[in-house]
Amino acid sequence: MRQPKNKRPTQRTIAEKAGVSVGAVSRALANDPMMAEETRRLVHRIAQDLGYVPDRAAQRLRTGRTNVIGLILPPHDEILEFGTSIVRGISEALLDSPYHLVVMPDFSGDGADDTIRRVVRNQLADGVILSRTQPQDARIKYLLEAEFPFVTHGRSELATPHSYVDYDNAQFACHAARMLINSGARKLALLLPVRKFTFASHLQQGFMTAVRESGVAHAVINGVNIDSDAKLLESELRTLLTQEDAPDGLVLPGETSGIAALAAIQDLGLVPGKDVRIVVKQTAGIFDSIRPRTPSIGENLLEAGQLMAQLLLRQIAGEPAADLQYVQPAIIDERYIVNP
Amino acid sequence: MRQPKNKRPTQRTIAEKAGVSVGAVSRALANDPMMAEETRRLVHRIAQDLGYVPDRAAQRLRTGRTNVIGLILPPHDEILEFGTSIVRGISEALLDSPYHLVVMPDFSGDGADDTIRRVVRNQLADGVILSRTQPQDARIKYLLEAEFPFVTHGRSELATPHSYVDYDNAQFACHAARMLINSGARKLALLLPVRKFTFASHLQQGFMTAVRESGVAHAVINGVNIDSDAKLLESELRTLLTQEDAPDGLVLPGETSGIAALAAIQDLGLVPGKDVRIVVKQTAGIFDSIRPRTPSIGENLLEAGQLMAQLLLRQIAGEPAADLQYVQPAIIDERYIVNP
DNA sequence: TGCATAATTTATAACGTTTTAAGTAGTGGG
DNA sequence: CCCACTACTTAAAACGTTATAAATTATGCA
Repeated sequence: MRQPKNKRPTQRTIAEKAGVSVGAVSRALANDPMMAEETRRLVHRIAQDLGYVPDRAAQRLRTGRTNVIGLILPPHDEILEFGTSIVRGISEALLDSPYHLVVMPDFSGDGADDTIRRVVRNQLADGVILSRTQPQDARIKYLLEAEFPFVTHGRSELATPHSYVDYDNAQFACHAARMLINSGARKLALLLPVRKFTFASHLQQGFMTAVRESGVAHAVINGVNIDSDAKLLESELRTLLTQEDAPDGLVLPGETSGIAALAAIQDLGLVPGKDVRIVVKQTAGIFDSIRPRTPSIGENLLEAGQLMAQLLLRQIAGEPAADLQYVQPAIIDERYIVNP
Repeated sequence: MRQPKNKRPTQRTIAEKAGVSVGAVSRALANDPMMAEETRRLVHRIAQDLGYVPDRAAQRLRTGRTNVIGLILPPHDEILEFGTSIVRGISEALLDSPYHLVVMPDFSGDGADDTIRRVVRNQLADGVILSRTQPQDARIKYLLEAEFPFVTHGRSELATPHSYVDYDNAQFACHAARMLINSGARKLALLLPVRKFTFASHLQQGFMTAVRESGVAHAVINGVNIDSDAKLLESELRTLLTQEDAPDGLVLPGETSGIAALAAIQDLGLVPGKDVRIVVKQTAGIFDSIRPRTPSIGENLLEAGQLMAQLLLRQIAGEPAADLQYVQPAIIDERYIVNP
C-alpha cells in the first residue's frame, strides 16, 4: 500500500559508505571503548549525514528491551483529574530518555488485572506505572511475583517493599480537619471512596487524628462513589447534608467532589463557608477559580508523574525498588495556615 | 539483569510440538485459507495450551508495521479539558484492534513539528492523531507530503483533502450568541484563542451570523490566550469586563474559560446571568455542577476520540482519506432551546 | 498406470540490530 | 626474526516472525 519513497538508511548503509563492517558500525554508534576513536567519529559523521536512526523493532527483537513505559489508566471518570497531569508529568520526564509512554486503559474489574498480565506476558513494556493502590493489591502481588519493574501511585500494605510515589493524604486530611475546626465547624465529615484504596485509610487516619485532638463530637466518615461523575456525587452529598445531624464541615479529597459539594450546598439554599465549610484537595489546579472561594490544599500531580517516571527508569537500570519511594507533602495554602 | 524464569513459547515451540514447520504455524495462526483445516486447528490448540503470544518486535521488524497509533498531545494546559476524554475515546476504540495508543507530547513551537517528523522518520507509529489544526497547518502539509496516515481534530483549509473529526464550532457560536441575544444581552463578546486555529474562524463566522441577523450593535471578538491557565484567563476577562462598553453577553468556547469568566464576573461584584450572561462550551462535563447555573452547549470529546481512532484505522487499511471526515453537531441543552 | 494439476507443506531467506568468537594488524621484547 | 601481546576489526549467528519459492503429497482424469 504505502511505502517510503527512499528506504531509510540502516547500519549496513553506513558500513558500506565507511568501508567497515556492520558490527563495527553498531559498536561505534554505541560508543564502545573498544573502538578506535577515528572510526568511531567517521561512523558518527556518516550516520549524521544520512540521518540514520536505529530501527526500534530490530533493537527490541535483539535485546529484548522494548523502550516502552506503560501507564495503566484507571477506569471511570477519575482520570479527569488524575490522568492529565500524570500523563504530562511522565511524558516530560521521558523526553530525553529512549523511552516512550504507552497508555493502557484498564477496563478489568477488581482482581488481578488482565491488562497487567497482558503487558507482562506479551513483553509490551519494560515497566509499568499504576495508580489507585489497595492494601492487598493483587496487581502488585502479581508484578512482584513476576519480577516486573513497576512504580505505583500510592502505597500498599504488602510485606515486600516496592517502588511508589504517594501523596501524604494523612497530612492533608488532618490539616483539612483542623482548618474546619478552627474556623468553627463542629460536625465534620470526610468523604471517602467506597472501594478500599490505601489512600482512603490514610485519609481516615489523618482525619481522626485531628478529630481526637480537638474533641469534636460529631465526625462521620462517609463512603461515596468518589470516582463517579459530578452529578452522582452531587446527589449523594445532598443526601448527606439533609440527614439528621448533617455535617457543617466537609473534607473533600478531590476537585470533582469539591465542585459537587459546592453545588449540593448551594442547591440546598445553604451558604458555603458559613452553613457548611469545606476544604478541598486541589489536584488539577482549576479549583482556585471556583466561586465562592473556599480553602484548598494542593497535590502536585505533574510532579508525581515526573517522579514516578524517574523512579521507574532507575529501577529498570537496576536500583533496588526499596530505595525508590517518595511521599509528596501536602501543599498548604499560606492564607489558611492554622496552628496545630 | 532480569530474565523470565521460563522462556515464553515461540512459533518454533509450537512447530516442534505439532510436528510441522514454523512457516506452517505462522500461516495457521494467520488463518491462511491455504492451510488444511486439520493442522490449522491443531496449531491453534497447541498455541492456546502453551499460552503463545506473538512477539511484537519480530512481527514489526518483519512486516514494517508498528501496530501503534500516536497521539500528538498539544502543549500547555489545554489538555486538561481536551486530553482526558480524547485519550479515553481513542483507547476504547483501539481495545479490540491490534493497535496500541502511544502518547507523544509535543513541546515544539509553531512550525512543522519536530515530534511528527520524528514519528514519521523513525517509523514510531502507523498513523497519528493531532489536534488544534490551523488553516495552513505545516504539520498537515508535512504528513500529506510524506503520505503518512493521520487524522486531525479540526479542519484545515488546505487544497488536499485529509481525514478529520471536527466539532461544529460555527453552530455552537451561532446558537450561543442567539441564546444570549434572546435572553436580553445587547453587547456581545466572543472569546477566541490568539493563535490562528481553524476552529477560531468557525466560531467567529457562527458568531457573526447570529449578530448580523439580530442587528445587535456591539459585538466584539476578543483574542485571549485561551490555552493558558484559569488564573490568567480570569485577569484577561476582568480587563474585558471593566473597559468602556463592556459586554453583557459572553460566548465562551471551553469549560476553563467558562469557569474563569464566572470567577471574573463575580469578583467584579456583578451577577452572572443578569449583569453578564454567558454560554459555555461544555467539553469535560464538569460544568453542569458549577454554580450559579449557566447555559451550556456540549461537545462530545469521548466520541471524537473514538471516531478519530476508527477513521485512522480505516485509513491505514487503505480507505481514501477524503471519505473519512466527520463533523460533530453541537449538543444543545433542551432547557435553553431558542427559536432561530 | 501415468501424468497433469491442485492442495498442502517445507525450506529458506530476509527484516536490522547486537553479540560472540574468531580473526588481522601493529607493537615491543627477547 | 619470531613470539606474545595488545588493539582493533570482522564474520557469523541469533532474536521471532513473515513471505517466497520450491518441494511434497494427494486428487482427478484419461
